[in-house]
Amino acid sequence: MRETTLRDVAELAGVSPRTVSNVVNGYARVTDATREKVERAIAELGYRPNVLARNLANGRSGQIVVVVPYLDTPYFSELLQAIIPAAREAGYNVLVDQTDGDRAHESSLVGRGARQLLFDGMIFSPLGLSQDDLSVRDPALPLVVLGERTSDGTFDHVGIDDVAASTEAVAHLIEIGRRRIAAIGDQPYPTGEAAQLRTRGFRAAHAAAGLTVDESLIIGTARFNRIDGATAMAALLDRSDPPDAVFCYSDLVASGAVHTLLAHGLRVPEDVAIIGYDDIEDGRYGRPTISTISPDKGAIARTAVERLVMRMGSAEPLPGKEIRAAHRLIPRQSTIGF
Amino acid sequence: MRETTLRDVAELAGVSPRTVSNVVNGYARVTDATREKVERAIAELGYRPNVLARNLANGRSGQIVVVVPYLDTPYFSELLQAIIPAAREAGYNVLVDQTDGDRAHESSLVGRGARQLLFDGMIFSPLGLSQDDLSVRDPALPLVVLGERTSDGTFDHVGIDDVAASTEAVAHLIEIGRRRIAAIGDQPYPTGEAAQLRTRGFRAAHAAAGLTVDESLIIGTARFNRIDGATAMAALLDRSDPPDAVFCYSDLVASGAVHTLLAHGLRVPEDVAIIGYDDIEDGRYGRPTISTISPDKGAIARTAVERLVMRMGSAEPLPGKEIRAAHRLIPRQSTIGF
DNA sequence: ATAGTCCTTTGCAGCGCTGCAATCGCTTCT
DNA sequence: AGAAGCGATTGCAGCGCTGCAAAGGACTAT
Repeated sequence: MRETTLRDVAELAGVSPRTVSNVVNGYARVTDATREKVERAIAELGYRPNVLARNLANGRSGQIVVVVPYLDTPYFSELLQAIIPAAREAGYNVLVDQTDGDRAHESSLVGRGARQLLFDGMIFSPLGLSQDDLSVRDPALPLVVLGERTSDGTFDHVGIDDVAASTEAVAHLIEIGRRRIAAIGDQPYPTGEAAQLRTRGFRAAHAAAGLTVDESLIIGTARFNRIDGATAMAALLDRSDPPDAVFCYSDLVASGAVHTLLAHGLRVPEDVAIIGYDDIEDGRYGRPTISTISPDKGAIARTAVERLVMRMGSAEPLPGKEIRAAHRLIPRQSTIGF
Repeated sequence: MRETTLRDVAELAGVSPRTVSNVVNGYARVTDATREKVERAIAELGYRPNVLARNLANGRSGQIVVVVPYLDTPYFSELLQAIIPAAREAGYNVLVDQTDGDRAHESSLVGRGARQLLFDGMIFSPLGLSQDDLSVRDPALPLVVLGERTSDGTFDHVGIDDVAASTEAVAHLIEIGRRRIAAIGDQPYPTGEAAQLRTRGFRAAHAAAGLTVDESLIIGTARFNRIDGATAMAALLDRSDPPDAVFCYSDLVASGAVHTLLAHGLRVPEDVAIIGYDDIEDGRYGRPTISTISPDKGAIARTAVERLVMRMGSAEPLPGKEIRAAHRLIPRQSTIGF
């Protein structure tokens, strides 16, 4: 049995298909009488527009895609959770893609011709892609990038001020009296820009307090996972002069670090204070609860969607814009105790 | 500037558009010479098929939608993480929707005419929808349901054997010598079927061990969150005769319960043993690590996609099938200590 | 040489909708 | 009364592709 179409409705209502279309799309200049007739017919037939056909006709898909490296990373799933309703409100469906941080996969998504009309725009949280990679992209694809890359002028970028946030995090550790502060999560290579900004904040806070950085306390990790945090912390504890505080580049890393500390019989924060980054829900319920930098995820999501909608709606490519969302330091048990 | 179309390629290659289409779709009976000509033209023009048009023409969208109640719940994000690659492998894009467990929202998704050709099928993890609600649905929508509902014969259902799994969990608590065992998460109302199956297992394990259930130790919660677990545990501790073990209906609940216990200065598992459900990544890294029932998420995802693809590919509606994925008990620190 | 067979290629029509511009009917103005 | 104006409605064409069935061409069998 065929689905009911615009034409069926038109026949039943005794008007032209075009008028039905007008009613469905809320076109203003339709008399109430006509509108009512059509609406009755729609109700009677249970008509629902075929989105595919509509999209083909008007050249838009009504979908945006959100691309994240990992879906099961709480930070990204929380962000996605905020993006979906914002997009829906703007009349867009959300496709989701995860890249595992794979450079080739990420490249193919933003590359020339990638678009295929499946989506009208993209919110992209790159991981494997360096700043340079990002610049080689389909200029016709409306793009909003999240995270730490900076805009090259052809797309919008929404993120928090990572250097400032990291500086605050480390300043907080200094403020509570810690002097041997480690950092877990550095990534001193092209795709590690996110990490490098945090390292920069780490140094800035030291400098501001007149402290010198012990370079050997800056530990690199391949990713920002619990296991990375746990492993790095174990390495730090193996040293003769372990730190009395650690700035972790994500809450997951922090959680892993705490795990290792407790397993070694050390107390948090008495022996080692820990601060994380992202403010994921976990950090609020573990024991100890984890001090963190909290980016305003709601604002990031709303802003990203809003900017993307703007870009998609504009005939001319808009100049790229750098947008800073708010963040704040949330001290919890892992630095200030109970 | 217009995108290049099939017709453009056809002109350049000196063949008909239909032949180009045949090449693009890998139709077998195209001579190598022709194929090569066409492929050269495609490469030269950078042609990419317009998915929208293709879908309109053949009546399929090539997309499936995965509907979950909450995206930031680790169980669901981990599941989604497994579903996406499985779907991609089968040639489908994944749309994601979250319902917040809202009954009306869930209803509208499976209701008559919901389909709209935006997606060819749905993998649905209902929460607000009762078994009966589920039966009032668009029969034309290929549907695979995850979780605890049972199939009414018009859709497939993939889940683990919750009663058996719950029985094992509680049996484990009994085995390590606990006798006053509480349950956190019961939901004795129509949409709480998931919870009720676990409660049934709770009772079954008691019966099998010849123990009687203290009904007052079965605590209801509105959701399966950390905060629910924390609150319920606090209520249990307020009693004159607190339990010595708790079966939590999710790992998040377990995590909340552990949080409360530690905050009260109690030891886990010495004073109170805790077992959860879902095997989310968190449970493997907290302190203590949380014993749990681990559903085989990979198998669930693969099976769900496989069944859905089968349903979507069939002209006749297939009879619904009940599919049980494997699960296993994973004892960790929260029951067996260090 | 003609008919029959088989495989490649093609033309037609249409998926269901909307952009565009024209049309229609009515009111208002001169 | 006729022209002009205006808003409601309509028809046409086409978005880019594929299903279908038929046409065309080469080859084999008689």
